[in-house]
Amino acid sequence: MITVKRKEFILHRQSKQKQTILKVLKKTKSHPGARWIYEQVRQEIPRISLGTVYRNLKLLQMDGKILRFEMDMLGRFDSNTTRHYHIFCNQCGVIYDVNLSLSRTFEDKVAKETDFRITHHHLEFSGLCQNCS
Amino acid sequence: MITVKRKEFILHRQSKQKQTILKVLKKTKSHPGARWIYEQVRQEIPRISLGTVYRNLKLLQMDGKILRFEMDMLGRFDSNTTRHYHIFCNQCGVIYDVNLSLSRTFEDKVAKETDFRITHHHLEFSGLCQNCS
DNA sequence: TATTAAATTATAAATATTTCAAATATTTTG
DNA sequence: CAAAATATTTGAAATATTTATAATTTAATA
Repeated sequence: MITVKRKEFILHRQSKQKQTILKVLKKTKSHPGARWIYEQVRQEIPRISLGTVYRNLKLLQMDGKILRFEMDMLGRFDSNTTRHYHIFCNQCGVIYDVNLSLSRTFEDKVAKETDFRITHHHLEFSGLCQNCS
Repeated sequence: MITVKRKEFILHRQSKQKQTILKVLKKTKSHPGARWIYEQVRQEIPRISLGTVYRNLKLLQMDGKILRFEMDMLGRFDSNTTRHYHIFCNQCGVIYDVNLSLSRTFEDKVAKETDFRITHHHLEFSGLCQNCS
């Protein structure tokens, strides 16, 4: 009898790099991109590479520790993983959180229309902020 | 007296490249990325450059002739500019349209909460399609 | 604690997308 | 229709992001 050992799941390990990236992201509300995060982390870990930042951001996202979204043609990250959305000012580029969430009814309607088992959704608004309008 | 002629707006011209890009996009419902569009257009205009495809996709988007969104880490385009959303299957990667739209009331609530003059919003769902679940 | 398997790292190469500059094409105007 | 103004093209360089690989580090366990 042959027994095959299977990897059931991938273990995500801790690393100084990953921890620092998450720490940096938790200190800001500016929804920064990878480059900005890289510059910050580099002050603590000067030899870190940009690729490591990208990879860890993806891992953190897979673990549900951060959110990723794209706005103004730039991938952005958010350590706030509570249910919320984003709004972008087309003039000055500021991004704010929107603390409202889609009704369960709406997601159910979409599930029914599409025959999907829905696990996530993202919602983004854009327009002009008060200062710019 | 000095008279200064100002450019009031930027005129977006017609070009064979732009027209062909739009034509190609109108023939598909697959929400393709720039590369795929480039390959298709190249069959008609072999010397077109990828940069031209990207620039024209942006111009078409600015003119409201197409929509752009990102899914599965790839910028995607859609010639269907009627109000609709998208849903993505995490297993097989298929993307479908969602023909429902957010209530006006919800957008008003967001406008009130954020003090924005809202002009656009994007909504994306993800999960498992019927085949994959 | 030492061994070992597997995940993470840095570096570099590959892919995706934007930007720049000189040549070309389109539109407007005289 | 010719000249002037300006948008678009191609090609190349710059930036953003992902992927591949060999060396290193972490976590499990003997």
